[in-house]
Amino acid sequence: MDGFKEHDHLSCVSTALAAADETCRQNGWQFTPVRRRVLEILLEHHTALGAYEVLERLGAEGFGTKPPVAYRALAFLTDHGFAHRIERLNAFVACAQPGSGHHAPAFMICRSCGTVGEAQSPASGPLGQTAEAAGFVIEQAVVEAEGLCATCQGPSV
Amino acid sequence: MDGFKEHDHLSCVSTALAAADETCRQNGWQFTPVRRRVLEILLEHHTALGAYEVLERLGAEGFGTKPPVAYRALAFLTDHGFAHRIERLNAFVACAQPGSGHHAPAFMICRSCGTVGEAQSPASGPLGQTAEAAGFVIEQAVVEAEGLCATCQGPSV
DNA sequence: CTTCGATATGTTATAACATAACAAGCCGAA
DNA sequence: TTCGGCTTGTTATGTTATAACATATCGAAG
Repeated sequence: MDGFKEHDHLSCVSTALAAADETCRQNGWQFTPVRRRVLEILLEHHTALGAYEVLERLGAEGFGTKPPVAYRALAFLTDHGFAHRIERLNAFVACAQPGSGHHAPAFMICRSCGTVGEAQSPASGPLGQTAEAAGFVIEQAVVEAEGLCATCQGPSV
Repeated sequence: MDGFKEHDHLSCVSTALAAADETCRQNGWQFTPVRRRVLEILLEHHTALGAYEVLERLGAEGFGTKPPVAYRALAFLTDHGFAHRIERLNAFVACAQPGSGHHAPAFMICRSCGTVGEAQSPASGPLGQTAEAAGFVIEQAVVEAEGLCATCQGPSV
Protein backbone atom coordinates (compact mmCIF):
# COMPACT_ATOMS: atom_id res chain seq x y z
CA MET A 1 0.00 0.00 0.00
CA ASP A 2 1.68 3.16 -1.03
CA GLY A 3 -0.45 5.90 0.40
CA PHE A 4 -0.88 7.77 -2.86
CA LYS A 5 -3.50 5.48 -4.34
CA GLU A 6 -7.01 5.39 -2.98
CA HIS A 7 -7.43 2.37 -0.82
CA ASP A 8 -9.31 0.73 1.99
CA HIS A 9 -7.54 2.47 4.80
CA LEU A 10 -9.21 0.47 7.54
CA SER A 11 -7.80 -2.76 6.22
CA CYS A 12 -4.51 -1.00 5.63
CA VAL A 13 -4.39 -0.20 9.35
CA SER A 14 -5.56 -3.55 10.58
CA THR A 15 -3.15 -5.41 8.32
CA ALA A 16 -0.23 -3.41 9.64
CA LEU A 17 -1.26 -3.88 13.25
CA ALA A 18 -1.76 -7.59 12.77
CA ALA A 19 1.61 -7.92 11.11
CA ALA A 20 3.26 -6.06 13.98
CA ASP A 21 1.48 -8.21 16.52
CA GLU A 22 2.54 -11.35 14.77
CA THR A 23 6.14 -10.30 14.25
CA CYS A 24 6.49 -9.25 17.86
CA ARG A 25 5.05 -12.49 19.12
CA GLN A 26 7.38 -14.52 16.93
CA ASN A 27 10.40 -12.59 18.12
CA GLY A 28 9.52 -12.25 21.74
CA TRP A 29 9.27 -8.48 21.54
CA GLN A 30 6.75 -6.82 23.81
CA PHE A 31 4.10 -5.03 21.82
CA THR A 32 2.91 -3.01 24.78
CA PRO A 33 -0.02 -0.59 24.88
CA VAL A 34 2.02 2.57 24.31
CA ARG A 35 3.91 0.99 21.46
CA ARG A 36 0.77 -0.33 19.87
CA ARG A 37 -1.00 2.97 20.30
CA VAL A 38 1.86 4.91 18.74
CA LEU A 39 1.79 2.63 15.74
CA GLU A 40 -1.95 3.13 15.47
CA ILE A 41 -1.50 6.88 15.61
CA LEU A 42 1.07 6.77 12.84
CA LEU A 43 -1.16 4.51 10.80
CA GLU A 44 -4.06 6.95 10.90
CA HIS A 45 -2.55 8.91 8.04
CA HIS A 46 0.04 8.28 5.39
CA THR A 47 1.80 11.41 6.47
CA ALA A 48 4.72 11.78 8.83
CA LEU A 49 4.11 12.87 12.41
CA GLY A 50 6.56 14.66 14.65
CA ALA A 51 7.42 13.01 17.96
CA TYR A 52 5.74 15.85 19.81
CA GLU A 53 2.53 15.44 17.87
CA VAL A 54 2.49 11.79 18.80
CA LEU A 55 3.29 12.71 22.38
CA GLU A 56 0.40 15.11 22.56
CA ARG A 57 -1.99 12.37 21.51
CA LEU A 58 -0.53 9.96 24.03
CA GLY A 59 -0.78 12.44 26.85
CA ALA A 60 -4.41 13.13 26.02
CA GLU A 61 -5.11 9.42 26.32
CA GLY A 62 -3.58 8.88 29.71
CA PHE A 63 -0.11 7.78 28.74
CA GLY A 64 2.98 9.69 29.83
CA THR A 65 3.36 13.27 28.75
CA LYS A 66 7.10 13.68 28.55
CA PRO A 67 9.24 13.43 25.39
CA PRO A 68 11.00 10.16 26.26
CA VAL A 69 7.67 8.36 26.28
CA ALA A 70 7.12 9.12 22.61
CA TYR A 71 10.74 8.81 21.58
CA ARG A 72 11.09 5.40 23.17
CA ALA A 73 8.00 3.99 21.54
CA LEU A 74 9.10 5.45 18.21
CA ALA A 75 12.55 3.96 18.67
CA PHE A 76 11.00 0.57 19.28
CA LEU A 77 8.90 0.84 16.13
CA THR A 78 11.72 2.05 13.92
CA ASP A 79 14.23 -0.42 15.34
CA HIS A 80 11.94 -3.27 14.44
CA GLY A 81 10.83 -2.01 11.09
CA PHE A 82 7.27 -1.05 11.96
CA ALA A 83 7.89 2.61 11.28
CA HIS A 84 10.48 4.82 9.66
CA ARG A 85 12.06 8.08 10.54
CA ILE A 86 11.97 10.68 7.76
CA GLU A 87 15.15 12.69 8.24
CA ARG A 88 14.04 15.45 6.00
CA LEU A 89 11.02 16.13 8.19
CA ASN A 90 12.29 15.08 11.59
CA ALA A 91 9.20 12.99 11.71
CA PHE A 92 7.93 9.43 11.57
CA VAL A 93 5.69 7.31 9.33
CA ALA A 94 4.31 3.84 9.76
CA CYS A 95 5.99 1.31 7.53
CA ALA A 96 3.93 0.81 4.41
CA GLN A 97 5.09 -2.72 3.82
CA PRO A 98 4.35 -4.57 7.00
CA GLY A 99 6.04 -7.91 7.20
CA SER A 100 7.94 -7.55 3.97
CA GLY A 101 11.33 -8.97 4.77
CA HIS A 102 13.23 -5.82 5.27
CA HIS A 103 14.57 -3.81 2.76
CA ALA A 104 16.22 -0.49 2.46
CA PRO A 105 13.38 1.90 2.03
CA ALA A 106 13.23 5.02 -0.10
CA PHE A 107 10.56 7.64 0.40
CA MET A 108 8.57 10.00 -1.74
CA ILE A 109 7.27 12.97 0.21
CA CYS A 110 4.54 15.07 -1.33
CA ARG A 111 5.19 18.67 -0.36
CA SER A 112 1.56 19.53 -0.86
CA CYS A 113 -0.42 16.87 1.00
CA GLY A 114 2.40 15.48 3.09
CA THR A 115 1.77 11.92 2.09
CA VAL A 116 4.84 9.75 2.32
CA GLY A 117 5.12 6.86 -0.11
CA GLU A 118 7.57 4.06 0.33
CA ALA A 119 9.61 2.34 -2.35
CA GLN A 120 12.52 -0.04 -2.53
CA SER A 121 15.85 1.69 -2.20
CA PRO A 122 18.30 1.97 -5.05
CA ALA A 123 20.84 -0.23 -3.30
CA SER A 124 22.49 -0.73 -6.63
CA GLY A 125 22.22 2.17 -9.03
CA PRO A 126 24.67 5.01 -9.60
CA LEU A 127 25.39 5.70 -5.96
CA GLY A 128 26.20 2.08 -5.27
CA GLN A 129 28.60 2.10 -8.16
CA THR A 130 30.30 5.31 -7.06
CA ALA A 131 30.60 3.97 -3.56
CA GLU A 132 32.06 0.72 -4.76
CA ALA A 133 34.58 2.54 -6.91
CA ALA A 134 35.62 4.59 -3.89
CA GLY A 135 35.89 1.52 -1.68
CA PHE A 136 33.13 2.90 0.49
CA VAL A 137 30.97 0.30 2.18
CA ILE A 138 27.38 1.43 2.51
CA GLU A 139 25.76 0.21 5.71
CA GLN A 140 22.61 2.24 5.61
CA ALA A 141 21.12 4.79 3.26
CA VAL A 142 18.66 7.62 3.54
CA VAL A 143 16.78 8.19 0.31
CA GLU A 144 14.04 10.77 0.46
CA ALA A 145 12.57 12.41 -2.60
CA GLU A 146 10.40 15.48 -2.24
CA GLY A 147 7.96 16.60 -4.87
CA LEU A 148 4.33 16.41 -5.89
CA CYS A 149 2.22 13.30 -5.90
CA ALA A 150 -0.09 12.59 -8.81
CA THR A 151 -3.14 13.88 -6.97
CA CYS A 152 -1.55 17.15 -5.96
CA GLN A 153 -0.32 17.94 -9.44
CA GLY A 154 -3.87 18.98 -10.17
CA PRO A 155 -5.70 19.21 -13.49
CA SER A 156 -3.25 21.65 -15.03
CA VAL A 157 -0.74 18.88 -15.54
CA MET B 1 37.77 16.18 -5.07
CA ASP B 2 35.98 13.63 -3.02
CA GLY B 3 37.49 13.92 0.41
CA PHE B 4 38.33 10.26 0.77
CA LYS B 5 41.43 10.31 -1.39
CA GLU B 6 44.60 11.99 -0.24
CA HIS B 7 44.91 15.31 -1.93
CA ASP B 8 46.39 18.76 -1.87
CA HIS B 9 43.93 20.25 0.53
CA LEU B 10 45.23 23.78 0.22
CA SER B 11 44.48 23.86 -3.46
CA CYS B 12 41.21 22.15 -2.76
CA VAL B 13 40.25 25.06 -0.50
CA SER B 14 41.53 27.80 -2.75
CA THR B 15 39.84 26.33 -5.79
CA ALA B 16 36.52 26.23 -4.02
CA LEU B 17 36.86 29.77 -2.72
CA ALA B 18 37.87 31.07 -6.11
CA ALA B 19 34.94 29.32 -7.73
CA ALA B 20 32.56 30.82 -5.19
CA ASP B 21 34.06 34.26 -5.70
CA GLU B 22 33.71 33.98 -9.41
CA THR B 23 30.18 32.59 -9.38
CA CYS B 24 29.01 35.28 -6.98
CA ARG B 25 30.52 38.03 -9.08
CA GLN B 26 28.92 36.69 -12.22
CA ASN B 27 25.52 36.50 -10.58
CA GLY B 28 25.65 39.67 -8.57
CA TRP B 29 25.48 37.82 -5.26
CA GLN B 30 27.32 39.40 -2.35
CA PHE B 31 30.09 37.18 -1.12
CA THR B 32 30.44 39.04 2.15
CA PRO B 33 33.02 38.42 4.89
CA VAL B 34 30.77 36.23 7.07
CA ARG B 35 29.67 34.17 4.12
CA ARG B 36 33.19 33.78 2.87
CA ARG B 37 34.46 32.92 6.30
CA VAL B 38 31.76 30.30 6.83
CA LEU B 39 32.66 28.67 3.55
CA GLU B 40 36.33 28.70 4.58
CA ILE B 41 35.42 27.07 7.88
CA LEU B 42 33.47 24.34 6.14
CA LEU B 43 36.30 23.84 3.69
CA GLU B 44 38.83 23.21 6.43
CA HIS B 45 37.70 19.62 6.69
CA HIS B 46 35.79 17.22 4.51
CA THR B 47 33.49 16.55 7.43
CA ALA B 48 30.15 18.12 8.22
CA LEU B 49 29.92 20.88 10.81
CA GLY B 50 26.89 21.76 12.89
CA ALA B 51 25.58 25.30 12.65
CA TYR B 52 26.54 25.90 16.27
CA GLU B 53 30.10 24.76 15.69
CA VAL B 54 30.36 27.21 12.85
CA LEU B 55 28.78 29.86 15.03
CA GLU B 56 31.30 29.33 17.78
CA ARG B 57 34.13 29.93 15.35
CA LEU B 58 32.47 33.05 13.98
CA GLY B 59 31.88 34.46 17.44
CA ALA B 60 35.52 33.88 18.38
CA GLU B 61 36.54 35.88 15.34
CA GLY B 62 34.45 38.94 16.01
CA PHE B 63 31.39 38.12 13.96
CA GLY B 64 27.96 37.82 15.52
CA THR B 65 27.40 35.22 18.20
CA LYS B 66 23.73 34.37 17.78
CA PRO B 67 22.29 31.45 15.79
CA PRO B 68 20.79 33.43 12.92
CA VAL B 69 24.22 34.69 11.97
CA ALA B 70 25.38 31.18 11.22
CA TYR B 71 22.10 29.94 9.82
CA ARG B 72 21.83 32.83 7.40
CA ALA B 73 25.31 32.41 6.05
CA LEU B 74 24.74 28.67 5.72
CA ALA B 75 21.46 29.30 3.93
CA PHE B 76 23.22 31.56 1.48
CA LEU B 77 25.85 28.93 0.80
CA THR B 78 23.41 26.06 0.41
CA ASP B 79 20.97 28.12 -1.66
CA HIS B 80 23.69 28.88 -4.14
CA GLY B 81 25.30 25.49 -4.23
CA PHE B 82 28.49 26.28 -2.34
CA ALA B 83 27.61 23.96 0.51
CA HIS B 84 25.16 21.22 1.30
CA ARG B 85 23.07 20.36 4.27
CA ILE B 86 23.42 16.76 5.43
CA GLU B 87 20.00 15.88 6.83
CA ARG B 88 21.21 12.80 8.55
CA LEU B 89 23.66 14.81 10.62
CA ASN B 90 21.85 18.13 10.89
CA ALA B 91 25.09 19.57 9.67
CA PHE B 92 26.74 21.19 6.69
CA VAL B 93 29.61 20.45 4.28
CA ALA B 94 31.25 22.54 1.63
CA CYS B 95 30.35 21.47 -1.87
CA ALA B 96 33.02 19.20 -3.24
CA GLN B 97 32.41 20.13 -6.84
CA PRO B 98 32.72 23.86 -7.01
CA GLY B 99 31.44 25.33 -10.19
CA SER B 100 30.15 22.08 -11.59
CA GLY B 101 26.85 23.02 -13.12
CA HIS B 102 24.55 21.73 -10.51
CA HIS B 103 23.55 18.45 -10.04
CA ALA B 104 21.60 16.50 -7.55
CA PRO B 105 24.18 15.42 -5.04
CA ALA B 106 24.36 12.16 -3.16
CA PHE B 107 26.57 11.76 -0.11
CA MET B 108 28.66 9.06 1.47
CA ILE B 109 29.18 9.64 5.16
CA CYS B 110 31.92 7.67 6.90
CA ARG B 111 30.69 6.87 10.38
CA SER B 112 34.25 6.48 11.61
CA CYS B 113 36.10 9.56 10.39
CA GLY B 114 33.10 11.67 9.53
CA THR B 115 34.31 12.46 6.04
CA VAL B 116 31.52 13.24 3.64
CA GLY B 117 32.06 12.34 0.00
CA GLU B 118 29.91 13.67 -2.77
CA ALA B 119 28.63 11.81 -5.80
CA GLN B 120 26.09 12.37 -8.52
CA SER B 121 22.61 11.47 -7.48
CA PRO B 122 20.72 8.54 -8.93
CA ALA B 123 18.18 10.74 -10.65
CA SER B 124 17.22 7.80 -12.74
CA GLY B 125 17.60 4.44 -11.04
CA PRO B 126 14.98 2.42 -9.19
CA LEU B 127 13.51 5.28 -7.21
CA GLY B 128 13.04 7.40 -10.30
CA GLN B 129 11.23 4.52 -11.94
CA THR B 130 8.98 3.91 -8.96
CA ALA B 131 8.21 7.59 -8.75
CA GLU B 132 7.38 7.78 -12.42
CA ALA B 133 5.12 4.77 -12.18
CA ALA B 134 3.30 6.43 -9.29
CA GLY B 135 3.00 9.71 -11.15
CA PHE B 136 5.11 11.36 -8.48
CA VAL B 137 7.23 14.26 -9.69
CA ILE B 138 10.53 14.46 -7.85
CA GLU B 139 11.67 18.02 -7.30
CA GLN B 140 14.51 17.39 -4.94
CA ALA B 141 16.08 14.33 -3.42
CA VAL B 142 18.10 13.60 -0.32
CA VAL B 143 20.45 10.69 -0.81
CA GLU B 144 22.80 10.00 2.06
CA ALA B 145 24.64 6.73 2.50
CA GLU B 146 26.32 5.99 5.80
CA GLY B 147 29.08 3.44 6.13
CA LEU B 148 32.83 3.07 6.21
CA CYS B 149 35.25 4.70 3.84
CA ALA B 150 38.14 2.70 2.42
CA THR B 151 40.62 4.13 4.90
CA CYS B 152 38.50 3.40 7.94
CA GLN B 153 37.89 -0.20 6.97
CA GLY B 154 41.35 -0.86 8.25
CA PRO B 155 43.83 -3.60 7.39
CA SER B 156 41.47 -6.41 8.34
CA VAL B 157 39.50 -5.90 5.19
C1' DC C 1 24.53 65.43 -1.09
C1' DT C 2 20.70 63.25 0.70
C1' DT C 3 17.04 60.26 1.03
C1' DC C 4 15.17 55.99 -0.29
C1' DG C 5 15.02 51.10 -0.99
C1' DA C 6 17.26 46.83 -1.02
C1' DT C 7 20.33 43.83 1.27
C1' DA C 8 22.92 42.28 5.08
C1' DT C 9 24.11 41.90 9.94
C1' DG C 10 23.12 41.68 14.57
C1' DT C 11 20.08 41.07 18.58
C1' DT C 12 16.33 39.06 21.75
C1' DA C 13 13.40 35.60 22.48
C1' DT C 14 11.36 31.37 21.69
C1' DA C 15 10.16 27.21 19.19
C1' DA C 16 11.04 22.55 17.91
C1' DC C 17 13.50 18.37 18.35
C1' DA C 18 16.06 15.04 21.35
C1' DT C 19 18.39 12.56 25.20
C1' DA C 20 20.72 11.59 29.88
C1' DA C 21 19.86 10.07 34.34
C1' DC C 22 17.11 8.46 37.79
C1' DA C 23 12.75 6.25 40.19
C1' DA C 24 9.15 3.11 40.20
C1' DG C 25 6.33 -0.76 38.52
C1' DC C 26 5.77 -5.34 36.40
C1' DC C 27 6.76 -10.02 35.68
C1' DG C 28 9.00 -14.38 35.01
C1' DA C 29 12.74 -17.40 36.67
C1' DA C 30 15.65 -19.01 40.25
C1' DT D 1 9.89 -14.36 47.47
C1' DT D 2 13.36 -11.96 45.69
C1' DC D 3 16.17 -10.95 42.06
C1' DG D 4 17.06 -9.31 37.38
C1' DG D 5 15.54 -7.54 33.19
C1' DC D 6 12.48 -4.68 30.83
C1' DT D 7 9.14 -0.99 30.42
C1' DT D 8 7.17 3.24 31.78
C1' DG D 9 7.34 7.50 33.85
C1' DT D 10 9.69 11.70 35.59
C1' DT D 11 13.04 15.79 35.96
C1' DA D 12 16.25 18.23 33.84
C1' DT D 13 18.89 19.60 30.17
C1' DG D 14 20.97 19.65 25.62
C1' DT D 15 20.75 20.59 20.70
C1' DT D 16 18.98 22.49 16.51
C1' DA D 17 16.29 26.20 14.26
C1' DT D 18 13.51 30.36 13.33
C1' DA D 19 10.44 34.59 14.04
C1' DA D 20 10.56 39.33 14.79
C1' DC D 21 12.74 43.42 15.31
C1' DA D 22 16.80 46.97 15.27
C1' DT D 23 20.81 48.67 13.00
C1' DA D 24 24.06 49.31 9.34
C1' DT D 25 25.69 49.61 4.53
C1' DC D 26 25.47 51.10 -0.02
C1' DG D 27 24.03 52.21 -4.67
C1' DA D 28 20.56 54.68 -7.29
C1' DA D 29 17.06 58.27 -7.76
C1' DG D 30 16.01 62.74 -6.73
